[in-house]
Amino acid sequence: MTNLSVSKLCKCLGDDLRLSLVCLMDVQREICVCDLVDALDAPQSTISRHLAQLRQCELVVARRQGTWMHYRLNPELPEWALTVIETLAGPARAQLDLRTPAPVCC
Amino acid sequence: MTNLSVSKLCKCLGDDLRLSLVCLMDVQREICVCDLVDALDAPQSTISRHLAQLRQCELVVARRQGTWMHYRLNPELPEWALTVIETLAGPARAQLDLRTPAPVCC
DNA sequence: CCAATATATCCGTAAATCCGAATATACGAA
DNA sequence: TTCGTATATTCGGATTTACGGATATATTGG
Repeated sequence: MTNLSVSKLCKCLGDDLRLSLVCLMDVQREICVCDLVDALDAPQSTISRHLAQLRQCELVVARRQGTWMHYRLNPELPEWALTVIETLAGPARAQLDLRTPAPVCC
Repeated sequence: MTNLSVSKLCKCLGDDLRLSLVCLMDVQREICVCDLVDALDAPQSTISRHLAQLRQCELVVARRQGTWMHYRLNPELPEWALTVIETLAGPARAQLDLRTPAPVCC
């Protein structure tokens, strides 16, 4: 169980880019940075910076596989956080016009 | 149905004070500004400014009764927004140490 | 060790956000 | 109209946040 606070979770989700990252991790079980960069077409440093923030809030965890980093939602998220993410993912995908990206690497 | 976006809702809830306001409106059906000021013990201008922001995002609506303004959650919130608020209200009240305030005025 | 690739971090700058005192506005009562 | 109360808005300044190019780090393969 992470010590994630409600307002921290919401702050993380209160930015279109971070919300997109979380949505992509919600559909794909696990996704690597290059695919995220590819899907969101933002500078790599921007993606990486937001990922670091999500990591720091313990919303996501990363796993290294060779040169690649695979991100996924923290499996130890409290129940309420998961419910919120599940509830928002659908509407958010529609609003942000997110398509499930074809995995480029891996 | 408001045209509230997911990230806007989250941004609103991503601040302890606004989150507290929303939680208080979630328990009390309707609550007036003086009770909110009293419950959260923050300067009146600060409370009012945050309420204006919640109003602008159409998360809450206000009703004037004499000199008092009564606030409540917008009854036309989309389903997903209501679900999120319901999900978060419990944990948030615990984390923010919110007590149901005794109505001072009205 | 060296080159290439993937990702993370640094840094200066621009923009957004927050704060609370002061002030303005709205309303009811006298 | 004038006063008092409730609430909203304004304003300048402090703090936070976001950006993206440049650079650093990590890892694999040769």
